[in-house]
Amino acid sequence: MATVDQGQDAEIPAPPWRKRRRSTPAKAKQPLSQDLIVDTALRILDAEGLDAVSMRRVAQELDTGPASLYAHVSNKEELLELLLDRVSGEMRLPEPDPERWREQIKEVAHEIHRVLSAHADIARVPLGMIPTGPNALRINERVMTIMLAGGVPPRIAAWAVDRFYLYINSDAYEGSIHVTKQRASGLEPAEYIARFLGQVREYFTSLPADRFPVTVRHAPELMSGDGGERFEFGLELMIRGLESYVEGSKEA
Amino acid sequence: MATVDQGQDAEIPAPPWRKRRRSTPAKAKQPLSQDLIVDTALRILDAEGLDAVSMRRVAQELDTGPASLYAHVSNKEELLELLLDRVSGEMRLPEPDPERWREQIKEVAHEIHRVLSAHADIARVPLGMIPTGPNALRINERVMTIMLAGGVPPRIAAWAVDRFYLYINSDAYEGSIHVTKQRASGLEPAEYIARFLGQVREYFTSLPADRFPVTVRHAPELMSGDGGERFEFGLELMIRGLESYVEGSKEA
DNA sequence: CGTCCTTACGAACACTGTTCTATGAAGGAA
DNA sequence: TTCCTTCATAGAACAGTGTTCGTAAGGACG
Repeated sequence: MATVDQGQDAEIPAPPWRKRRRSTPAKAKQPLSQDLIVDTALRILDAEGLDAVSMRRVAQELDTGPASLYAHVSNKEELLELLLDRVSGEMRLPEPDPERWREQIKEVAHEIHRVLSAHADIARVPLGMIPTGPNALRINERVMTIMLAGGVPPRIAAWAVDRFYLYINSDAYEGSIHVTKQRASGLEPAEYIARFLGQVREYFTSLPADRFPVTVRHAPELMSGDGGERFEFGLELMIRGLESYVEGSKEA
Repeated sequence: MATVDQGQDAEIPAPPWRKRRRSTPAKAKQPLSQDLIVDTALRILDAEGLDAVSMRRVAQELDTGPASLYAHVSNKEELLELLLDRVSGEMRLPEPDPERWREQIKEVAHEIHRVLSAHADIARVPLGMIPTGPNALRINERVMTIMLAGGVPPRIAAWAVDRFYLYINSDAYEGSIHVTKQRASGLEPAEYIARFLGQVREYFTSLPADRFPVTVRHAPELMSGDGGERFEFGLELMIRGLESYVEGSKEA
């Protein structure tokens, strides 16, 4: 069972385009419910990564065949949506404080990034769809509130929320790829990135300087900074841009 | 054969970590070369999307078995890298003009976005790896040059290039998903997005207003703007942020 | 008791990337 | 010319994938 805070997701109607299951599990004793399936999928995800989460693997873990799952989950896609929303329940959000809207947006961004990164390559899921689960809604509401409290005009805020998600998700995804490759390589994390950076550096400096003068000269800068620093930088970039839209700002 | 401008990719050493083929095709008369395979893959991509590009499908198109491809391409991943680089050859880049660095960055961003979007869901490929092909290098060099000409400090520029790519690629990917789903639905593009937006709007306004006051009230803003406008907005956000790092700017 | 409805699930379908193995043809050396 | 090596070509197979079909079982209801 999930032991984490799931937010309060009672009474939120499900998106109308999420196809209804063939029926409701009703009062099944304990065997094979939607929650149980999602729990199992989450366990596999954490232990072996998203690619290991297959219908067959989940079924096997529950001592049954893959066909059995389709009574509780209409799709693999739906299973992944549910899985993402379960994970999203771990994201803790600050109470809006108008004075600190910039910091709070960063806090939320880091929190989303942290939780996604904590669950293998789950970040691949939100990139492939628009999350509509209760927890996505909860986060959306909160971030939007923070921005409005900071004086960001409504339409700007609405679009900005969208752009921030895209950025956070894609960065988390990119990060998860490296983790996956590092795992597959069998090397230590430090050894892996050292070797990786070494190869890229060698490649950059080996380029013909007359055709790629800037790349060759600035190879050190191109390779500087780890994932965290770059994520932070992009965030800062977007927030500075957003500030310029606040009413009464320098630009308008 | 590819009829498009491939940039000049002669003499650029291949990345050392790209495993060498079992041997060089040398002077094979005409049957089954790496170029031919990539050409075929590109044709399938454009006609049916990235999911249709399988080793079997490419082989079948060439009247052979999948095993034959592995003499010219060590991997499916490598095939996709080659495919991406072939497509990237279509991207036309402006000559750097220090006065217009902001506009030029936008131009490049739109160009990358345009070309990626023109080839089905190829945008999924660069998200899953760091492009290292000759064309990626060519673009990197140019964008970096434009930024430096605009007075962006080298390390900031280096990181910014990275962040801009991530943004462009992920937005193009998100867009391609909608195109894929629209294709699969069989509906007209206009009809598809109308129906989609209608469902989301209905969902948002059906939410309990006491728990989601901001989402409910600003539903119109949350849904305003098409993909292009939102892409443009995110770009503007990042560029405004980047401006603030230019030496002699308001902030520093 | 019989009927109905829903969950459970083995088997099968049509795929996927990749490897092993055998075959055949071409090129160089003696 | 003959031999031998080298390498592109593929057929077959392996171990997977998501999903559907048809059937069996079990509880609820009339």
